[in-house]
Amino acid sequence: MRLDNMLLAEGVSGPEKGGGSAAAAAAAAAAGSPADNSIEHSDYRAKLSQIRQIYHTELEKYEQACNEFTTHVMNLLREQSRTRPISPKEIERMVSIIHRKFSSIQMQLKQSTCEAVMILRSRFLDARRKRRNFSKQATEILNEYFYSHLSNPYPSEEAKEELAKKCSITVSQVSNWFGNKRIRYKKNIGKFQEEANLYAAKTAVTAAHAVAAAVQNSQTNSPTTPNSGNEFHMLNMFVLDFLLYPLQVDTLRHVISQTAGYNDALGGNPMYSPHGLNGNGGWHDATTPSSVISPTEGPGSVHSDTSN
DNA sequence: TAGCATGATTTGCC
DNA sequence: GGCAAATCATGCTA
Repeated sequence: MRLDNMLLAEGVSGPEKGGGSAAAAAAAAAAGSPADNSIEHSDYRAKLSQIRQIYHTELEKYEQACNEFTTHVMNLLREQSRTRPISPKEIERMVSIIHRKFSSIQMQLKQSTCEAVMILRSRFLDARRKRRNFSKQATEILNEYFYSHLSNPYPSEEAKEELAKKCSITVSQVSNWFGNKRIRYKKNIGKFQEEANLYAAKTAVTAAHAVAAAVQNSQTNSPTTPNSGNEFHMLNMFVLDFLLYPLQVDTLRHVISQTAGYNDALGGNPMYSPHGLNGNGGWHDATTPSSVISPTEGPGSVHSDTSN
């Protein structure tokens, strides 16, 4: 009975309604992939309908064989009735024995069909099997956030949601990504240095553009300022400095807000230094939310998680 | 096709 | 419950 229910639920037995699309949709929903699984979805449906077809063909064969065998036995009994008396009860008993035998065979068929469906389902639901790399754009967004928050790369829930929305992925995927990134970055800082420089430069250019725009804006709005032209030139040079000597955005923000130079305590690569890591290889304090880190802690602590 | 990259899962810790 | 670390499984590329 349970097997029957399951086959019915999976759309294998019972009336055909699109080859078990409801089951496929349920499986897709359980897999946590909202809309990106049309291929897997149709694949699942195709395989399920294949199973369904085999099941029905076999079932038909068994029923046919059962009927043929019953007729055969009945004929034999009829033949025998010429030599000895055979009661209707005896015939009935024989028929029920045959039916019992065939129903146990049918049960085996149902069982193996259920197994096939379970295997198909588990394959379909196994997220690892259908891992897809994130889009280039998504990876860039995540990397930009990571490298611009390198001193404390622990996005808040809000930031995760924001990133998830921007990247068209789930919040848990964002968490996974940051978890993996932190570990892999820490394990091989050297390897990621180039990438870090790249994103630092990129962010610096963006910041520089913003500063330049702001400066230009303020200049246009205050034409009476006597030295404004000279100031504008000075600030533009400042902006140019950023472009030629890109630092990570944490440092940039620090420099912009405090108008002070960045003194890299580790004295490593002039372009970029992993100052977010502490002596134990951790990020200051991994369990401390970024919002509670003191702004006076150092250049790496100037940012806040919600700054993006 | 091997080797690396990467997203997901598991395990143990706090 | 969030995290680090290890590991798995799949995708990608030379």
